[in-house]
Amino acid sequence: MTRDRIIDEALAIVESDGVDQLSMRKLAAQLGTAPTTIYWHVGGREQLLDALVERYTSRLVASAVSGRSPAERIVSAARQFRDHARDHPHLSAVAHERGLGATVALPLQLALARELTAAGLRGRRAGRAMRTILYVVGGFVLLEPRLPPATPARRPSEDLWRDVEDADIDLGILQEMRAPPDLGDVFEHTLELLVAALLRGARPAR
Amino acid sequence: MTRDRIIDEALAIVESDGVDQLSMRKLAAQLGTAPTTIYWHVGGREQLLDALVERYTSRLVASAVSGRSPAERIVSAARQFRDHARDHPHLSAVAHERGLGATVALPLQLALARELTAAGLRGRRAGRAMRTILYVVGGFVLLEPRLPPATPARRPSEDLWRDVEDADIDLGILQEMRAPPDLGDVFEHTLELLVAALLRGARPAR
DNA sequence: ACCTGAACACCGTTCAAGT
DNA sequence: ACCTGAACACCGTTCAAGT
Repeated sequence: MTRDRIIDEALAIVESDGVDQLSMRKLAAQLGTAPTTIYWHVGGREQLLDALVERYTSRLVASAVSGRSPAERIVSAARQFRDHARDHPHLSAVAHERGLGATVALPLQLALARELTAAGLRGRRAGRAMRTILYVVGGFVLLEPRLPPATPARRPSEDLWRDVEDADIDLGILQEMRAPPDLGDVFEHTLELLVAALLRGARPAR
Repeated sequence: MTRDRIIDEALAIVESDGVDQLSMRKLAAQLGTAPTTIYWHVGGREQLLDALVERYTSRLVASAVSGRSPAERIVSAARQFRDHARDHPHLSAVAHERGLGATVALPLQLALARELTAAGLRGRRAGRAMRTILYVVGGFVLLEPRLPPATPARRPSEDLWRDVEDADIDLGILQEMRAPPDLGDVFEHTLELLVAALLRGARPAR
């Protein structure tokens, strides 16, 4: 038995079935060994989860940013956070829980920072833009897997809104809230609006 | 023993110590009864959590929106989501996990919808604005308790950024990312920007 | 150095038995 | 109708004992 084998096996379980399905005893059984062996090689459950995230992080690479205009490239960099979280929802969740979210996200953050710089933002304004985009995107990425259809709600928002009668609320809002959301559309729309506002007046560095 | 006493006690535990600290056996001991009594009165753990959220929701009331301009009032309505989540982080988390987030949030959502309508937004545009604000705020509210200082990260973002050397990244971004974030400031700044963009050209209803 | 079984202190849940 | 204890099938973790 080796530390590597244990971590690989655990990583596979978490990636496919989520962290709830990972137990020291089940993992040991699956590896054909005693639970205590895991303790010797990697330590307790928390250390195992940390090791998982570390291995996963080391495999990560930011893919290339696309788009011609600065705004397009910034949105493209931001989209990578979402794409990544959608591809590895369970591991993203574990990384966050273990306080390692920043470690996982760093390569993507650097790519975004470069695009903001290339767009001509400087100083305090650039810093603010970075934080703003980061938190909007980070929040969206946390929100998405908790929304239907990823997680079916027992009291879906649409149903609750169907019972709403309020003359002070516009019909367009009622219609929107009574239909299932198009998350991709909201993501793109929000980012475009935000990036446009953040870039207003900035001149791309040559 | 009554159903009400059980739920109240469980609610108190979750509210103060979080859902991880709620166990059927500990709760029973605290109530001076056998675990099985809880099963008779409210059912298993999941049903107990649902009952918790239901009771909590029934106590909720949206407080009044403040501000003179439409934009100020919209931001004020949005801010209530954050204030509420900060006041009851554990219960918000449980509501989300149990797919009851929409139920809890509905009163606040209605207040926001009314302000958007009062600001003069109509139809498809009003619907989109609603979703946009809702998801930005909802995401922020999920993100905030996972960020330092609420949850101390083992590899804080600030530390990771201290080691970054990259001529293609503006110094303002590096400085911002190396300092602890002012979450309240980011929240306000993001919302003001977003609401301004969403309201552009809209005329308040009479 | 590496692996084991036994044991401890917990869980949630079921069910037959009591009153 | 309401409550109980015993039992089942799980957990994570420790530790003395083996090789």
